[in-house]
Amino acid sequence: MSDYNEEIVPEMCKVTDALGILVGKWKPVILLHLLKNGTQRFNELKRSLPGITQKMLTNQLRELEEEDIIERKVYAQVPPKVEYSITDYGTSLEPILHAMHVWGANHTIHKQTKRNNQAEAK
Amino acid sequence: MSDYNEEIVPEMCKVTDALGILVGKWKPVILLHLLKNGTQRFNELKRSLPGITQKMLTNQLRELEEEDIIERKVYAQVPPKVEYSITDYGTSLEPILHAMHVWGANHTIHKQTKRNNQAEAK
DNA sequence: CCGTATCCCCTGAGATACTG
DNA sequence: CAGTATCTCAGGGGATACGG
Repeated sequence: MSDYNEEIVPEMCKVTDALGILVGKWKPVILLHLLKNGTQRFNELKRSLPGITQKMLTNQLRELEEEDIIERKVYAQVPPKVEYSITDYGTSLEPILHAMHVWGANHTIHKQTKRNNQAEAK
Repeated sequence: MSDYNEEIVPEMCKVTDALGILVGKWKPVILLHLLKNGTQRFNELKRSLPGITQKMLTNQLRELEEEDIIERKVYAQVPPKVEYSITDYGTSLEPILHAMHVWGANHTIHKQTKRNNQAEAK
């Protein structure tokens, strides 16, 4: 691995920074959904994410917007219409999300076989 | 992006799973340090991570061990000697950590220039 | 040297109700 | 439709002290 010089403390660690942006119960799921389906309205998202509350959805969207990962577009009309989409900048996260998806899927299998081995060991 | 089928809820999302393993205040920093410097003793780690408490260090190490990311080797001797190292399996995380490091470093710059632009806008 | 055991605090997140 | 406003609770993480 190249040079991770003196990032020996969380406050200096760029990995921790990147992580911070993805962390949040619904953030990965929201990002994957927007990447896959493109622009979505607020209620469209809400319906696609069973179990999320309005508060949480607003909250997670705001935090992602704050980091310029997603864009919020408000149409001045009644009834209100608000659209959310991934920014160009936000798409730079896609390779990372993809890698984590693959790794996570594999890890699920890893843990499963581990449990099986432990079970047959007795 | 390929197929992220019905992972429309956090409990099914593999990205969330992968994230869960990296999340923890000192985990990224510990992993980077072990990847860079190889096997380390407990106190060696503690000294390298200014500000971490014994409790936290033990805690984070245990959680990583639980996922087979790191290995804990206890030598039966007094005074005690315990060594920690990344497992082969654990090194599969390195590309992800590297990608996050690069992305995070760039994001720091992104936010900085953003602030500068906002400042000169007035 | 390498840890546990406590106590305490703060924030992320759920439930619920209200509004332009 | 697309949000705020409260209230509440669990658990991640700090400080500190003790133990094999």
